[in-house]
Amino acid sequence: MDLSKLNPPQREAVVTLQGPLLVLAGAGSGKTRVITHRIVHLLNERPGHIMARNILAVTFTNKAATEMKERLVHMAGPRAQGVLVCTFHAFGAELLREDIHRLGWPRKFAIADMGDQLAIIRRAMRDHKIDDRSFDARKVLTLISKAKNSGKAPEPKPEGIGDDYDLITHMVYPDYQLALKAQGSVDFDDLLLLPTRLLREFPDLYEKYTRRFRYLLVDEFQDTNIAQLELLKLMAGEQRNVCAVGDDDQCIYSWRGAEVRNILDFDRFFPGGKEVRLEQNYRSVQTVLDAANAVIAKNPERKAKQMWTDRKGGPKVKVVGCPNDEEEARFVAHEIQKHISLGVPADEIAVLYRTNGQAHPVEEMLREKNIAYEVVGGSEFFDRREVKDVIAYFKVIVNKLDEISLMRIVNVPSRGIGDVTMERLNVHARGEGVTLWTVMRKADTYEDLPPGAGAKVLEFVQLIERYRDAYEHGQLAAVTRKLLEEIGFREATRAHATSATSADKKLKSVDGVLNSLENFEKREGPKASLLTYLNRLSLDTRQEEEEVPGGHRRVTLMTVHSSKGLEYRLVFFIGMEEDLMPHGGMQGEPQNLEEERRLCYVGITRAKELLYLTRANTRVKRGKEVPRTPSRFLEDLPPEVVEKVDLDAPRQGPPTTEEKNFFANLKERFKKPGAPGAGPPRGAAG
DNA sequence: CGGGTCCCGAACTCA
DNA sequence: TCGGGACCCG
Repeated sequence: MDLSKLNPPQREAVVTLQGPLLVLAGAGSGKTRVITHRIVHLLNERPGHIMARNILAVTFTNKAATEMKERLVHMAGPRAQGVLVCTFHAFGAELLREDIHRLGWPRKFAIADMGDQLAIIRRAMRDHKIDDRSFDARKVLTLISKAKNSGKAPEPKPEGIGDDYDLITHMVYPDYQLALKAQGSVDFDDLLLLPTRLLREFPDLYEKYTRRFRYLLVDEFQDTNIAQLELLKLMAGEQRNVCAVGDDDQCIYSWRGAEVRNILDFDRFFPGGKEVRLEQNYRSVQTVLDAANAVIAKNPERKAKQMWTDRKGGPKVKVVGCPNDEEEARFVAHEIQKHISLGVPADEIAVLYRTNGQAHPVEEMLREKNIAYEVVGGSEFFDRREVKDVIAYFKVIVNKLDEISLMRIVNVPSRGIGDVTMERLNVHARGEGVTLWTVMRKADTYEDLPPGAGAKVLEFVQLIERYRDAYEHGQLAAVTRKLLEEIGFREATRAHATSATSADKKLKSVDGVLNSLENFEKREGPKASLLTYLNRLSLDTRQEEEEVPGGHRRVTLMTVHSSKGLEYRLVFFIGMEEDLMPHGGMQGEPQNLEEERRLCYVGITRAKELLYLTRANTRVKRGKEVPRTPSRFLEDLPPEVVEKVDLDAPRQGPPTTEEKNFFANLKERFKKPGAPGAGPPRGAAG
């Protein structure tokens, strides 16, 4: 491998193999290069001594893991297949898959998604006579997750401390944890916490895993939480060959428990290690980097880094003010069209936003102009009712203890098993101290059920058990097709829809599930099972990539969060307004300005050549048009690298030639007849 | 008792 | 804009 292509700090990060190493990798500093080279170097350095299976590389997303693995195999050949590259959560799941039974969970445990979590919390709240409408279960879930991640036991707090939510959380937490275990499930936090427990409590497991994984590498270290750090410290063993790569300026997941201190205090957690700083940015032109540096400079408590580039100059950052969100979208679509026609490949263009909802107007305009695009994330698909229902069938078939899913589908489609029936059966289950499923299997022996209900319940039980068997032996997609056919799922879905178009959409989503099953089977081959499918679903929220005819390149739309680690020649960062960027406080939490600033920094640094920062004067929110004020971050930009474009305000002085061209290109948008708010905006020079 | 309809309230970033 | 809950009817 050729190390001469690396700059000195990069080289140092690659060849420092023993002991703790913190690599502070600024945006665009060739981080991925360093990581992959380092792993290949490990494999080359002491052949026969360091095997691929001794290396664990942890990434932030599954996508990053897949790409890194591909790169490794490309660089080092098939032997790199043995390197384990995955997310912390996937690693935790893998470890639990082997040894969770030591803690009393079934080996075939399920991973509870957010819907499951909320349902359990709501039920626990109701058990405590807490009205789940006056108190938000999501908030409780957030608090429980925080408590779990900071290592707090599910103990009630002493009286008089905290507010209502603290109180509720401490009442609900123990129930929540018990209910999860009772239905053989773990939540996302458990995927980190339970492996830690296993390594702490069972010396043989500590031995087993620390001997196998002797070289650890963690990417995006700034976004790890306390639980992940604890797990990492254990996995590091006595040798502590831990390489952490990250950038404190890009810590954007503190709402999920990410702890900037993990990177700031790395030396405290892994004393005696080395620190390397990568400060040369290979990605962006000077103007973009200047804008980014100016925004992030205002944050206190940073590891002082001075990012620089030798790509001097570059086009100015365009700060565009628009009358409203629709015009903003129109502008973005128009500019995209222009740049594509000038030869910029569509997949080198990205539209970034703070919240998923901002994508809609842009999508509409792009569709109108026939510009191919893809929306990343926005787990929309698996949030759809029909999809959730089908998934719930899978969950029950795999795990009859999953009462949340069971209750969800027992009467979907309607089969005459109503609330009263299930309530009575629940009472029996509790009275006899057995599971709901056990009671349902002998539903015909209870006399207090509505007439005919017992027989219907039995029929349902037999249906599920029959399909449990069918899935063991048949193809996932084929069996599912048969199941949906037998229960009349499509007909019921169609009947349930309010219009023909919505029925179409719903049926398409059902097809989507079948497609995703088929793809899964293709990928996994014979080891594909319903259980592995469900697990992959919870760990990897990526949507199935749609087949694009002719492999056309597409513009990418995504949140700033999803854009972490990616780069594009052309970036539109939209909605640069107060309350959006920086975003207002979430779920009663105070606004975290420092994090919003980092988020802004991440967004800006995605751009390689040209950056647009757009904002609107009014925006439709909850069906109402509300006035907006420009983001304070815009004021931090150095004037000399910025070109202001106001499509909404009278301009001062004569337009520059560049502006004239700019507006000439915009003329087309006023030709559109009947467009709401059409007509030249005040003072537009066109 | 079960199923359909209507109305009201909330919506943020993700493994 | 959508989903959940209350309410009413068969």
